[in-house]
Amino acid sequence: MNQSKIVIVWFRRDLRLSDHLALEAASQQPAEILPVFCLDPALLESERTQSPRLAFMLQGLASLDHSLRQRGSRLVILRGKPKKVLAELIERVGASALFFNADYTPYARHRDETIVKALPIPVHRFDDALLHAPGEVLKANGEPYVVFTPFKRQWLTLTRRIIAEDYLEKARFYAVPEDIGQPIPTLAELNFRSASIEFPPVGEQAAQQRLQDFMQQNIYLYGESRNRLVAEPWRDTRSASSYLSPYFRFGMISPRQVYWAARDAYTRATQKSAKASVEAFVNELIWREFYMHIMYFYPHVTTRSFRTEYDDIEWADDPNGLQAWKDGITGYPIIDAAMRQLKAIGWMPNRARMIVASFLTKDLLIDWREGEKHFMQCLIDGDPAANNGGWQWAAGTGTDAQPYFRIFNPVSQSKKFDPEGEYIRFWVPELADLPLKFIHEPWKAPTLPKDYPPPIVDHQKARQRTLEAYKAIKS
DNA sequence: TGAAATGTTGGGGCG
DNA sequence: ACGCCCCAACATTTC
Repeated sequence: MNQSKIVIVWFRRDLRLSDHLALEAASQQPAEILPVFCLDPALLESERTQSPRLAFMLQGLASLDHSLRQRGSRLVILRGKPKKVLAELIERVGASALFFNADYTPYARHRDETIVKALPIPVHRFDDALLHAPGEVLKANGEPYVVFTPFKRQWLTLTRRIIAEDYLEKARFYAVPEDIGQPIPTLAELNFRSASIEFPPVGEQAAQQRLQDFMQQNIYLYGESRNRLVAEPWRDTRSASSYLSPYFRFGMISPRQVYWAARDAYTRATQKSAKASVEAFVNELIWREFYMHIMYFYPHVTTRSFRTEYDDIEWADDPNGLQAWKDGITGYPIIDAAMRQLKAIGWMPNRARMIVASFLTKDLLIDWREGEKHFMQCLIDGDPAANNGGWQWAAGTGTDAQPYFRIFNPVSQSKKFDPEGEYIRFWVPELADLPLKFIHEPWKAPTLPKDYPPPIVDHQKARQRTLEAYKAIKS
């Protein structure tokens, strides 16, 4: 048993030190802080966890560990079921309390409830992942919102500030003995193939840098530029997207900090369009919170449609179509460019996500859950709630969803959001030399470029088929 | 954060 | 000069 009192801070989706509620609370204790991360075999074995996001996370752990070492401690890695390995650690070091930030997904809630009950020491849980936690944004009758706009209106009436930075100076971190925990494993040690993915810089510092860069200038263009299809998001100085989502996913940056940085940017803005751009960005932050609330209050969305009547849709059984979509060989350049970008860098601009989701569900009439799963496997920012919300929106089965008859035309979307064909040429090199006139619909060219397939579906026919399939539900 | 089908309007060509 | 038609441009409805 150790003489000095020890409290454990359990890091999960909050791989940072700044503006971290659990860490701040732990630092008020007359005790030393032992930072821990658990590699839960259940998550490693999930078919939704694949190497790209896992690799991003492992680098994030290394980065957090590095910061902790500068403070005389280190990140203890435990492998096994959290309940078991945490109990062992508590016993081993004689810890007096456990601190962590809440995770609102159904799996995490169940896991955390069990742990709180089982552990012999006090557990302190904090609402850190959102500005306003589930339950804090409710209708007058006490029910959760299921429509975005009124949710947003209510959300904006609430305030949640950044916490003062000085807790980090007061915090005393435990100098962890060498024989506690394990080293951060490699992908191979976790039985994953290495991800041949080109990452943005990982970690809290990188996230701060990204935020600063974005708030400097590009946020003021966001209103127009966010729809632009950007081929290389972290190299592109025109930076149509904030490209903060991977950092959000692992809490390498706090949502409060991003929100208040945007508010400052709003204050500095003079032009109307600049202010509107900031508002558009803040909207995206609120969508993130909205979907987490939805999954919290309506956990059935993880397996079924939010509007359960849509569970009866007769989806097509089309493994070849699904594979062509995943591989980016559908014959629709905009679809193929986006899907190849996803595979290559684990990320897509939001507009591209909407276009390919509409194509899978409405043109191929394939179950949105197939797309949801594939996105979770590929995206470095893959978040269960946001991803599910986005897919159900696209499929028209969700809360606040677009009507079922709203079907994107992949060619007109392509012309509208990639007018010069820049994005297509970058990700579909077979088409690089095709004149602009044919870049969005190469089947109209005198000869189809070598190695590029004809379209796997006729959009007009597919559209009719989908309208009928959805109409069958309504009657 | 749709797209297609259908309706309406108005300018211009033409007998 | 007039009426008629065509059709682009825009508006509205429908899916």
